[in-house]
Amino acid sequence: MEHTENKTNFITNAINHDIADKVYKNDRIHTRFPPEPNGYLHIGHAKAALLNYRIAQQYNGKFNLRFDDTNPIKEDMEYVDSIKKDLSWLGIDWEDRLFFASSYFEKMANYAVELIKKGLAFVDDLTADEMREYRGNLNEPGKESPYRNRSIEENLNLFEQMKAGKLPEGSRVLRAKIDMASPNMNMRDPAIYRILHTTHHSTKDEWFIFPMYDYAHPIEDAIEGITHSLCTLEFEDHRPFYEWVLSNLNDFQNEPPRQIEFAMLNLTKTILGKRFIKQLVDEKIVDGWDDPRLVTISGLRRRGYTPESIQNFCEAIGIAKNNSTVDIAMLEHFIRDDLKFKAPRLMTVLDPLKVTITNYPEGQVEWVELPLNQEDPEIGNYCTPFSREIYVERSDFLELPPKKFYRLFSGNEVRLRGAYFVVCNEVIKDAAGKVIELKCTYDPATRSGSGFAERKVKGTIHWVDANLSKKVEIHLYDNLIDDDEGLTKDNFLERINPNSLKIIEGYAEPEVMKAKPLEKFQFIRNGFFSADPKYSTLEVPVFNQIVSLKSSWKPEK
RNA sequence: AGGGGUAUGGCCAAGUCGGUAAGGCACAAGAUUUUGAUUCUUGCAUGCGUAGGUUCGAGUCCUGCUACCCCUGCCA
Repeated sequence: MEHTENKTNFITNAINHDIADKVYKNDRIHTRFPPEPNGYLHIGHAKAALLNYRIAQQYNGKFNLRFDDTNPIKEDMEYVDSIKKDLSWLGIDWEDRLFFASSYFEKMANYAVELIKKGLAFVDDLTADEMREYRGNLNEPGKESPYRNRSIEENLNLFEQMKAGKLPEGSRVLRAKIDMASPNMNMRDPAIYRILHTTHHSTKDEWFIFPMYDYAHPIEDAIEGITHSLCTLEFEDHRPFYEWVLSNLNDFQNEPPRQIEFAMLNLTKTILGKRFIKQLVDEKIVDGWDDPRLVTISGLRRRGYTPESIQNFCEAIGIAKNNSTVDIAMLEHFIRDDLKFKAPRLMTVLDPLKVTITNYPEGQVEWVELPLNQEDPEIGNYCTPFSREIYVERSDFLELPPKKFYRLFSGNEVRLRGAYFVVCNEVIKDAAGKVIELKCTYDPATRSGSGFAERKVKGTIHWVDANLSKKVEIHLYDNLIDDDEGLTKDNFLERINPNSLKIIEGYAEPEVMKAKPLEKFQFIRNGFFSADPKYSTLEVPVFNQIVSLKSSWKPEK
């Protein structure tokens, strides 16, 4: 994957220091992306996954994909599959290093036994509620559990029973024995194993106990030889426990992984919280995880975003510890930037107004030739039909034009892209006064490509032939939400933009009808569009608007 | 008896040993243009949360404030 010079950030700085200090043998660098298979990936995950992958590449190291599947209640195989698909699509290659935390369950249980034997873990009978009371709060120390000083033998025996499924779900928990008075809540004897009589999507009914994230994660990293374990800021407080686990296990005294935290991505005008996205999907407010309005990877893909645009975006926003919210305009910039050369440029009229060219012979059709993309002549030309009746965009005509309006109005001449100059002579209205048709005349001498230079015209507009164009369905999108200030579980549904999807019918020139699913186009002056793989039919293709074109046209003054 | 973090232009974000504020997005103006797009050119922090201090010199070092984020799941 070709890409730019590597940007520096505080993580690469830290790695450079580790290398200078010879922390890891042969300067080996090994990263991982550890998603929990409990939902679809979104662009925030892309930032994290790409960060880990890029660092491995940059340092000639290795990258693992590891599913952190330690909680069978929330997880599902469907998510494993979608995550793999999305990461591959993003250009991330884990080679043969696909792992599952669940395949380390036996080892993790043995390490728990090691901790028990060292007097560093104990089985607790306290209920969840009692544990919460005993934990104390931010200002007061907690109390030690009455079960904290059980004998090692008793702990071993009880843990064995937990493991064997002989104890009821939730009845006991294995806890690390650290310090109930620690100012860091994560060090107040955190639970490391809970009893769950739930079928796991991959180990099935083999296990009745499941390790907690804080205990499992450092072990997973260490087993795989990870050097730098990158995660988000909220785990900063968990780092002391991460280090506690590794420092107390004999197997991990050499080159233990180092946890480094960075800020997660926030984006303006959209929903990025996993649980919010899931709620939209579950309540069918959106059309599944791949609804084009969502910033899930699958949603962006269906919308028409390219992997390159997402890679470039993630590269551009950088990595830091600062809580920040990136303007969605940044994402839009990178898809425009990527598609401007890649996407053929065709004509589609989204809000048609009929135009009759009164001096053009009735029944005549001529095919005019146009470049598929004038910025890349390599991809060639195509032809489109032109005749006496065409459609233009309703917004390209104004009865009372403001100053500097270069489009159609009575008496004004414009260029029809790829065809002729036309001048508007007459405006036809219906009984209600709505403009329903324009009568224009064309000048045969002005045909595109003829070299005509007698006079110039300020505006060029797009059009389609009225008889030979085809109906297409167009899905226009607007932001899912205005801003997420004060967004909560309860109010967030009513904050969703009711007009985030608008379905209209447009007319497309014949060339557009060749579109294959997910093929991307620029519809001249209307934006970038992608053929929807779900709803397109042979009769009526459906196009998703990826992003509009920028416009500096301001009607006033 | 709280603890852990973060503050550089409208939004992101570089700023190694202290040497006189990169880049991108957005925005504005102009040029080119058969897309009011693209492209090009120009502009956009005497200033780095704030108040002091050290120094010939401070975004970088020291001290004190302030604001915001995270932590009291048998979630991750």
